Amino acid sequence: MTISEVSEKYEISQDTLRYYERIGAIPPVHRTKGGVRDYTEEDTGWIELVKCMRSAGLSVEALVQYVKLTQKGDTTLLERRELLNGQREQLIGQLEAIRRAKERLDYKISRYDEALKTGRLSWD
Amino acid sequence: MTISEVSEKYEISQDTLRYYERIGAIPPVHRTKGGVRDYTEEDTGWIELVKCMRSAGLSVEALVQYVKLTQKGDTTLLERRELLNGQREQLIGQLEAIRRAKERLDYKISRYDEALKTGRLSWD
DNA sequence: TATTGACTTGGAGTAAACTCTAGATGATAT
DNA sequence: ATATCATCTAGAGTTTACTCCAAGTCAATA
Repeated sequence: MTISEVSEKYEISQDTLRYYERIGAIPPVHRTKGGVRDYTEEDTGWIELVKCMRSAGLSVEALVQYVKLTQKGDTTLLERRELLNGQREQLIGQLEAIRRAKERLDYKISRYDEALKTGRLSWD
Repeated sequence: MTISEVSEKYEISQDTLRYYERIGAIPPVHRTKGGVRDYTEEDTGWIELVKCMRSAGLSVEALVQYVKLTQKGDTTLLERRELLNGQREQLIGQLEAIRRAKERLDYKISRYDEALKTGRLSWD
């Protein structure tokens, strides 16, 4: 798969795909003899993982660390799990923060609805 | 309330508090004759709102827009509700993204647990 | 074979959200 | 009154995560 195909499929710019590889957020991508990227299924698997994690707000730095550990081999299993666990905790915190904010927005919106419906602003 | 007290109470640096005010993410804070900030309850209410929304990932730009509208008066009620609604939608999307990522982390972690327990790496 | 067009790298540029610095001014304790 | 400490402003610097650019290389096509 060429970089333009991967870019299209995952809706990630070619620049960003190269960037992720350059900094090590994904392992080195397979190349043709000519040096052109030719993404394997494993490569795109990593892309998809990064996309998923980034969309949730994991730092690219955390992904770089994770990739580094996987490259290092089977001696890093525990360390990898700890890393993932840490990120998981963060996500749980983030879920809570978002729930709280949404709760508050819901309330505020309901008050605006009220005010817009009645024409009166019974405000805080 | 002085800026150092507010900073302590809400765990937001003094620099950030001034920054929020400077760019308009909160309305102008009450001052003493000397020009020193003396936060009222209303002021800290805004601080708390910003803290809540920022922790959920709302952009400061969105908060600036909201404050601008509230300053403009009662003619902006509808616009304000639309703004809040848009941010609410974003949060809902973010919740979903995080749930997906957490799901995936949960699975990965369970596999690491397995591998660490059995000593074998039954990998993908 | 010549010419497009896609792809390459290294490095510079950008946007968002702070964070820090310097020099001035305000408040407070001796 | 003076020294010390907090706070002030304007503006520069930092970090993160891209995004863009230039100049060169590879690949398919006329």
